[in-house]
Amino acid sequence: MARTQALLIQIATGDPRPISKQIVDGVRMKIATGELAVGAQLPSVRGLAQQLTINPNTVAKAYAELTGEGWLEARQGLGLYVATPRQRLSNAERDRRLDDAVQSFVHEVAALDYPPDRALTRLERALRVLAPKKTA
Amino acid sequence: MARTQALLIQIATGDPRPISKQIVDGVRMKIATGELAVGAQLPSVRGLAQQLTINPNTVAKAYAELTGEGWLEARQGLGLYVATPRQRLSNAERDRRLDDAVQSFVHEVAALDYPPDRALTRLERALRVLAPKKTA
DNA sequence: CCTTGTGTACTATGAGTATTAGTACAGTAC
DNA sequence: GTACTGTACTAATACTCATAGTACACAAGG
Repeated sequence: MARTQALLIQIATGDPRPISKQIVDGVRMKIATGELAVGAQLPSVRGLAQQLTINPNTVAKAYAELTGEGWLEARQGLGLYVATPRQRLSNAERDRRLDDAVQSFVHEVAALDYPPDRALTRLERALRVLAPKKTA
Repeated sequence: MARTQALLIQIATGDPRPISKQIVDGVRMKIATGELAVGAQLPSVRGLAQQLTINPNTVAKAYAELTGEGWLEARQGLGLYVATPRQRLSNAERDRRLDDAVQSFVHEVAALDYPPDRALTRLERALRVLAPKKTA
């Protein structure tokens, strides 16, 4: 009966990412993997802030970003819900941003002098969590 | 006879990365791909700064990082040279940092709602530039 | 109507980082 | 000496991130 489905994100103080980005990434991953179903309600801004002992503004900022990207939908006075999927970006923009991510990853592999084939294998394994859409 | 081999890096003002990191990434990639051979001399701190119209301190910071990571070697009063390869990090640390990079990439693929198999293909292609060590 | 809980929108402040600017010093080569 | 190298400081500016506090509009339940 828990409206907001028990709990959600974990924030790591050692994580170099900003807190708001950790929330954005965390929620987005839970949606992408199906852990958060379409229509599910999210913890309230103030509730999640209290739970993580961070500032409500930080949560609001993360939620605003997710809403802007189309992952969440706000119902005024009620709360935030996982939105129905839709095309969010142009194909050109998606390709450009993926290319940035690819470059960034290659840079890191080069920096670590890591064997490229092993890096690819590990990445392939990690990407599998994004697949289960087709199992439904 | 150009001691510092014509030229090097390009800085993009639109790039979200700090300038110093752009230099670090750029030089490291040129070493990893073999474009900069072991023993090659790099542009001087002041020279590269003038060429890129940035502050010498920024170049020095980037060079210091590359030296600390073992990519470059400084000879006082002479200049900076590409160092002979050596093991720089512990395997545990390398694995940990690669895992961070993998996670970051997966997050971005999820954020873009990009087909994972296509993302993997593009990455595989981009990683090939790191291979040519074995062709020598 | 009133109270509570929701998202949202501001301003202000402190901490940290990136960059620029300027100066200075030690080593090398001619 | 002069002119290059790398390196090491301090100071000031600009920007981001997070916190703090306040306020407003909407929804639900008395």
